[in-house]
Amino acid sequence: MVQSGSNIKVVVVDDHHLVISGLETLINEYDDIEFVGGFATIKGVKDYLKENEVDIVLADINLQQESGVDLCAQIKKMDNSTKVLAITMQEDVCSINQMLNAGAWGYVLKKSNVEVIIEAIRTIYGGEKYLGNNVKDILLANIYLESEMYGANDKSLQKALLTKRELEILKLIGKEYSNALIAEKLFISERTVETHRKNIFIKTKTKSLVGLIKYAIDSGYIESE
Amino acid sequence: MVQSGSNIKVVVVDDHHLVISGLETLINEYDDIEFVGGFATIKGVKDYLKENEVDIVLADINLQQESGVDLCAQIKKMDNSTKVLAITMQEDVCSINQMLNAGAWGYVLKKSNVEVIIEAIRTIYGGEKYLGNNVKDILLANIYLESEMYGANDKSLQKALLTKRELEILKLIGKEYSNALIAEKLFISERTVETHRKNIFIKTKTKSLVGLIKYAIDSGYIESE
DNA sequence: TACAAAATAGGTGTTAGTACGGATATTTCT
DNA sequence: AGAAATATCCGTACTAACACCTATTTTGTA
Repeated sequence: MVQSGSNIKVVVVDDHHLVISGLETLINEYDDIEFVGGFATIKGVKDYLKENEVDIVLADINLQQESGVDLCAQIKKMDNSTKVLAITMQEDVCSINQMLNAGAWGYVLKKSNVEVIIEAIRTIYGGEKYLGNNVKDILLANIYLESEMYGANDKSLQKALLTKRELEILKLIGKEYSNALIAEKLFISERTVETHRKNIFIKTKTKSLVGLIKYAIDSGYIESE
Repeated sequence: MVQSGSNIKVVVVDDHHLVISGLETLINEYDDIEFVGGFATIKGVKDYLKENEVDIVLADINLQQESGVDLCAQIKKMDNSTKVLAITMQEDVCSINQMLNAGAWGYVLKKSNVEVIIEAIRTIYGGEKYLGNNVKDILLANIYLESEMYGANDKSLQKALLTKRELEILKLIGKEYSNALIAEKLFISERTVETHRKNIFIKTKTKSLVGLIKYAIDSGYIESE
């Protein structure tokens, strides 16, 4: 039943043991896919990838302290053929874009059926990108897909919503810094902070601090504790 | 291998199919425990409970729109012997207290090992309460356990952190209402809103709006979109 | 009933952030 | 080189929120 070399080798990265265990048993029910490891940290999976051949990395966006987006980018750098399939609870456009921009080959939601995940693994292994139906809906609903995301036209999603500086400031806002403190810390005028802040509000289409924080947490820009 | 009547019947309530499927396969590996159903909504599981005998309900706190706390309370009302084991990602004292106050018999974190969950199921089935080690730590770290939570002395955890009114206001804050709007909506003076707001800050030990929002999202008081 | 907790409300002054409406360097891309 | 995006800075008036303070009414329950 378990072929030696021809099946798809999958590792899972998630900070919840339960999800790892669950995916292990679920995945191993399919003859062509093999669960070869589960990890809770980026370091863990990276060390494993250095020594072993893996086809697909099933990765959660929200790891404990770390970000699946980073993981994705780092795996891409390692220049083996390993592909990342993002699998998360996040349903917002931003998270999806972040992951896809970081080089993920697919994106499915945790509330999807197992079959969707299996289909995604097989599709990606075959060299095609994969978005779960609900994920496609989310993207379409937000008019983010200008032409088509398939066809490897990565450009369409390239532009980050926030600039580096804005992100920096958003993170400090998320750490409960006041404008004055941010200005002090970044050696810029409070006026500048205000301008950035204003632009962040405009770009994120939020209009209150509360909305912004919720948005930022959803998007993985800041940690909710 | 599958005994007919003597094993522990378990249903799972979680808005992620993946978690349900995972738990199903994991649970069924143990001879004395039997997975008999998975649901994503309170209604779903309640309907099932009306017609079937279930020993343990494994319930997530954060269901899609609904709250596991409500589920817990409602199941308790149904006055059968079904017991709820809360299983969530939430690590904060508040969530734990809320669930225990609502009548949950145990609380384990999703990042626990499967063995912990199995142990919890068996313990609760045996009529004892169960808290995972990490959960105990969290409670202890926050000095909430005055005497002992075991021994069914529910009183020690009775007092909710926030009053009904405070919660109401916190939720409105989370909906981006200003103090003035909250006052208008609740037909009270803006002063009163300010007072409540101040008390919320004190009780939650937060000191900025950002901190409060992060706390509230973590605690499940408000939805992060 | 008496006491505690919760909800209500006001005054007054200070501080942080917002809404304008600009201006000018410096990168970055084409 | 030139256009576009990014980052920087300022003033002024206005508003929301916070920090003190105190105090009454309602509600629940021992």
